[in-house]
Amino acid sequence: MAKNSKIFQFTPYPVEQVLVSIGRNIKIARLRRGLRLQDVAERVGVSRYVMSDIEKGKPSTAIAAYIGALWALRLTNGLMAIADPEADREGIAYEASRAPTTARKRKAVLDNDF
Amino acid sequence: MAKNSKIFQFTPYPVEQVLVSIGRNIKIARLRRGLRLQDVAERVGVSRYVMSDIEKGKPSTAIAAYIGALWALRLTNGLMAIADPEADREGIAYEASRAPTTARKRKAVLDNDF
DNA sequence: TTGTTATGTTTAATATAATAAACATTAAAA
DNA sequence: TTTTAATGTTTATTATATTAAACATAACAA
Repeated sequence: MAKNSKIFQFTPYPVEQVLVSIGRNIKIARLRRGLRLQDVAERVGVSRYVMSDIEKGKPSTAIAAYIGALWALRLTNGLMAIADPEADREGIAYEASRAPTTARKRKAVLDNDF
Repeated sequence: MAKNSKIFQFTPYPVEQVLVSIGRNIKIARLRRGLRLQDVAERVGVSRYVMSDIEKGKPSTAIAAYIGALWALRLTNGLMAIADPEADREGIAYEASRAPTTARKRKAVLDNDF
């Protein structure tokens, strides 16, 4: 993090839910394997404090620490499928014309109802 | 990030692969929807620079920014299943005795062959 | 092509993520 | 219960993530 980023001050609830879920699951996986925070931390390459943050779902922690924890616990199954373009029905639908490498401002294809 | 964390200086290749994959997919999804970096950035609550970092798979960027981007693009499907304890075959197997809330040092259930 | 806009790059400022040490608390094991 | 180790907490330090402005470059649209 750094500076006043809206995402940290007002983390969208769905985002928070995902983070807490991942953290909780990582903790379960660690304990099942009989590993200490320190043990996983060393394998990931962070301090035990960061591992603790991860298990709490801290939003401002670097993504590499999260993915590293999953990797250290051999829980990377499915990660390569995140946001898979082939499964992005909505994106494919909107692709109507073409997919340029730069986005020209159009009539906004997404709604603002979050 | 902050300070010299091993994970940032020597990001494990599998971790890097996952990050690059997620970033690439997010970019594809954004362009398909005809959105600018700025557009998604505003919805997520970060600057356009962070959105650019995400699409490059930058390891030290906060996880909330990544998940926020997926959320802004409606690509959160499957995120709640990450590290799902019920699908953790290895963890279930090692659970032999019980799952304590603190880990006592045992004979290390995981190998060190990374 | 030409005009326009998205994205890249550089520089500077600043809030804070990550580390470490020391001690407190908590929970597992004997 | 008692002992011992894992985890929590506090404080301080420091590297850097993020922001912002200004300008450069690149790519789309007409």
